Amino acid sequence: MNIEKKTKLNPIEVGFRKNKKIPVIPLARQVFETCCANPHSHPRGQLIFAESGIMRVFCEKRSWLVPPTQAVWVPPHYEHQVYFQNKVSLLNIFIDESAVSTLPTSCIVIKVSKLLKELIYKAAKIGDNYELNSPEFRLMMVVIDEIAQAEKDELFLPLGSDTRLMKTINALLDNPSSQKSLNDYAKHSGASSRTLLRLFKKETGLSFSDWRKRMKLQKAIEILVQGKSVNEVSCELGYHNSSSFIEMFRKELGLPPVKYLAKNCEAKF
Amino acid sequence: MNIEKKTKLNPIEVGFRKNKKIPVIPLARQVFETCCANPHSHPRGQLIFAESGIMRVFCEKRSWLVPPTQAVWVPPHYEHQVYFQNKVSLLNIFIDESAVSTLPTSCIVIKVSKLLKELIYKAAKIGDNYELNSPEFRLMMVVIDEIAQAEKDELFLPLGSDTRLMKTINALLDNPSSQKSLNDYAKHSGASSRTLLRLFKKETGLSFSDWRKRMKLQKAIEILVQGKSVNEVSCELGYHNSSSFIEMFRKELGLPPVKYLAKNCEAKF
DNA sequence: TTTCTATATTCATTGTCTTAGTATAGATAT
DNA sequence: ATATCTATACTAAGACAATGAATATAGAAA
Repeated sequence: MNIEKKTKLNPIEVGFRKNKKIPVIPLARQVFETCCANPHSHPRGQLIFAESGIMRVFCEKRSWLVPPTQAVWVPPHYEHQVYFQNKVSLLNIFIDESAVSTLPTSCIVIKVSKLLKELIYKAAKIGDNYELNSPEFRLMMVVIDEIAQAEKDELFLPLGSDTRLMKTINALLDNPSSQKSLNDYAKHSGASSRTLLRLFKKETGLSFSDWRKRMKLQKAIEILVQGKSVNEVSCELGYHNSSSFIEMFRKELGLPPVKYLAKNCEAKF
Repeated sequence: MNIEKKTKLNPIEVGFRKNKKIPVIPLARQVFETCCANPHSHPRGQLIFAESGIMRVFCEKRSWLVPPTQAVWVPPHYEHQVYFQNKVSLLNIFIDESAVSTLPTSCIVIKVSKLLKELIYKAAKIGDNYELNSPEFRLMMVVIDEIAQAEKDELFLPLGSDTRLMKTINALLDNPSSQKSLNDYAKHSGASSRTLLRLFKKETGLSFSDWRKRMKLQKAIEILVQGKSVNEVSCELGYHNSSSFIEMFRKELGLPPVKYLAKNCEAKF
């Protein structure tokens, strides 16, 4: 991914152009090729949800890789930037400042439950053409409620259902330090490496190495919280030196391991 | 299937016993074996939804075979009776008279959309333990809205009450692939073929062959949802090849099997 | 009218090959 | 514990072909 290769998108102005007093404005958009919406902010908060494809969202000096199992909440006025990889089917929910009191005040990644997904679909179908206190209005309120209740989890590991994929996923979970390549797992699972690759993308929304990376990050934090050293963690995850591990960690989570822990996890004692 | 073999269920009284002023009371129940809730009525309206398994609902001198893609709306005070075949996972939504103004005033079968299904699941999880104007309350209001907006299911399977008719209907249900003619069923049921024909028309509103067609369509969807192939379904319904089955299916429902499923039913798993 | 036999067409899945792009080991420095 | 650099092994993803499932169609038969 190369952030420098920006392509300017048509600015999204629906949320501002219309002077409607409705609190929630859903907006569906198709992105057809790798591109990047330049940094911008607006007075409405925004839930960014890619129902298919994958995106990277930048906000508050952090970035997240976001598959269709997750969405990003960007509070009102927060500057954000979104990078789309290839084709992405995008569903945005713009929420007026007056209606965000129950929502988080910083940028977070949430899990998208089946219910929330269906609600977003319906909201997108309705669009901004509804009256106050109509059934559509009530649905929009529930969309807000569901976002507010959604679980926060930036490292959520989506699983799959295909047997070959699950065989691989289980092998990876059982042995996080393994250096096996996609090819090795392919042989073990009974699918070609190309197929396994496709299965990862299709069912988890993440590529093979993105998935493995997330798994390692989860594991890393799990072990670090127990008080083990960065070196130990590197080993347990199968890295040959801590530099490599640290590099990976920082690239993904914005901060190197120890600093990240200090900031995000309860101080040890 | 034998309706006579009734077993009395513990009466469902949640809707009446509690004196809560909440408009919507969801209730999940597991039925573990073939049994029958005796005829009864209550001041709340009731949406009856079997998320898995099959049930027969009797109301207003009509009856329907209801699979998990459908639900039945019973308005307040309407006497109804439900027969459960084997294990059924039941989700009921009781709605107070004060909140049914947008809902149908007679007993109908509706399609359960993905959204409605997820809403019902969440409602069942919430139960009757919520406050007015809470997020949970708002969700319940949307449940009502969604029931009100739900499509009537043109595919519902009407049953009858005449013994000879029901003998035939049960034989058909038990053996969907049978090629038997109306005459064969007539002999078996003890009515002349002419009488049986009239009974079908009078009690189900459908001709013999229309009824059988509809039964096959319902069965088809039921099996397809389980993940079986179009070919398997064709066989199970007694067609000698999938083309014939597909042709019939598309002629009736506008779309070929797989496309219809994708559009109208939950993705498998 | 419906279903069957037969044939044709579309579509989704998978595997092979290829390319550009990416992650990590290993060395080195702070 | 962390950062940076380079060489190398690996991955991501497009193009293509092969397969088999799903679908369409048209004439014959029940």
